[in-house]
Amino acid sequence: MKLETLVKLDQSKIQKRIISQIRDLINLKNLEPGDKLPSERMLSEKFEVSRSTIREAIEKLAFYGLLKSVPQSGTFVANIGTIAMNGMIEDILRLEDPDFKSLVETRILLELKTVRLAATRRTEEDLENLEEALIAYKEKALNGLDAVQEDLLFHLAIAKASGNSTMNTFMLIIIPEIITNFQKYHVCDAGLTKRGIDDHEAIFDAIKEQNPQLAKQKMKDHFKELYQYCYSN
Amino acid sequence: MKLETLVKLDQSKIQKRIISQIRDLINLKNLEPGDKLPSERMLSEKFEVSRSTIREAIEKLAFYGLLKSVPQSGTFVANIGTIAMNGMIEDILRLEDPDFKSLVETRILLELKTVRLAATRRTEEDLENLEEALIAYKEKALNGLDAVQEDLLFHLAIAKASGNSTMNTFMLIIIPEIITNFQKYHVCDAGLTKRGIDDHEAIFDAIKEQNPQLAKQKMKDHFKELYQYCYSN
DNA sequence: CAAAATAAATTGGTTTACCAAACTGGTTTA
DNA sequence: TAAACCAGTTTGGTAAACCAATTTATTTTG
Repeated sequence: MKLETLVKLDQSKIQKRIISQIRDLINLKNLEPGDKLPSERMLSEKFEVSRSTIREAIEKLAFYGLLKSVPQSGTFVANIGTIAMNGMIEDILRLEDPDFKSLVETRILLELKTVRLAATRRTEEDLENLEEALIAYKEKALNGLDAVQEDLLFHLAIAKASGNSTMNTFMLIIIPEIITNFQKYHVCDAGLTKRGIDDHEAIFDAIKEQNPQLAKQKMKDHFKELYQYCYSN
Repeated sequence: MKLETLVKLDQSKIQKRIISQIRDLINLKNLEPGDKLPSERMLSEKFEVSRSTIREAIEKLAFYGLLKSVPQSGTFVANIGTIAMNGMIEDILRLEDPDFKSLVETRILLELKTVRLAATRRTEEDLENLEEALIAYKEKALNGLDAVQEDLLFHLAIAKASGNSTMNTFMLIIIPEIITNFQKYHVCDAGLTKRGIDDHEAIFDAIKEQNPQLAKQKMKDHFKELYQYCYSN
């Protein structure tokens, strides 16, 4: 296990090295938005790694919108100037794994917003999905079963009903990490499910009634319960 | 160009098919958290695609925390139950490209939070970085030059100073997309730089004074200016 | 001489082959 | 008997080979 971590660190280090070298190359050659990078083959030769490794680094930078690969044509610098490019690559290289506190903080921020948006924008179809998720949650929780998954899906249904695809995506990214960390720290086992059901129903009702302020308040109460319980353990 | 788009759609469709099939496999075999998936070779044979395609699909699911690949060992189901797994894969398959409105909405939400956090938590080092970014922005803007990059870096410096790694990451994801869309819609050319300088200085001062409420208000004003100007064109 | 046609080279994408680590089962040994 | 060891297999990761589309250079033709 320790070795595996070391291996992954190595991989990560190599990729970071390649990203740094790509950055240096862009600076050295004064490449500007729209300019073409050397081909993957040349880069792999220059940096003495395989094309796969180069491609992975390029894909990462493409994910953050800094590069763009075009088939049979080349990889191009995005419409972002050199200065911003350097700054962002710096940030990407420094990106650390998110800490639990930052995850929770961000989740609360997102959910207090998505629940308001959901209350405002939810369609009838959204409402059906929400109710379905709520019922699934209730059935599990009432029988004393672990309902973490159903809880999670209810919150995701809210994000979907918010009509904001970006926040929906972010929630998808955050939630598994939250789950993992919850389990890692052995917090938040069953025990607050009874209260959880009431919370969820109140949130659902507020969304149904299209009352954003009430929905936000109920969500806030929900988190307060949740994290007070968790942190008190 | 049209062909390229078609090709990419095909790739996307194939990947979605593979992800669906992986989901079906997990359901069929009743794989639970920690269980091992069939090897990439077996999957590539079973689904009649190359290993690369399988790997890409697995990597996507790993990005969302649903799977975890361990070198020389296998790919494992994450600590998320079957129900949540199915729900999340459903969501991932339906994920659309973010629309501009959702990007802006999310950016505002994030920045109003990060600026408050930055005002509360900023270290002296953060303050130096912020000032550096501010000066770079002012120099460019005062000379009538395009200062989009410097503007962007100032906002990223705020995200960094917020001490919330998750929000920092999200800002990194959002900002290039915003830039691209701004340029695509040909909005927000120069013209509000004068006002922009004042806004940035006010935000910086509030962070320096560690006044979260003021910082948030100044950021709000900044966005109001910005998007009024943009949407009025 | 110019323009159209064609062949050669270059590109990112895809498939295949190879590698070292790690797991597996059986054997040996204290 | 059980712990240690060792060969063989399986694994994800990596490098290399191949492909189709594109671009560029050259040739042909009016």
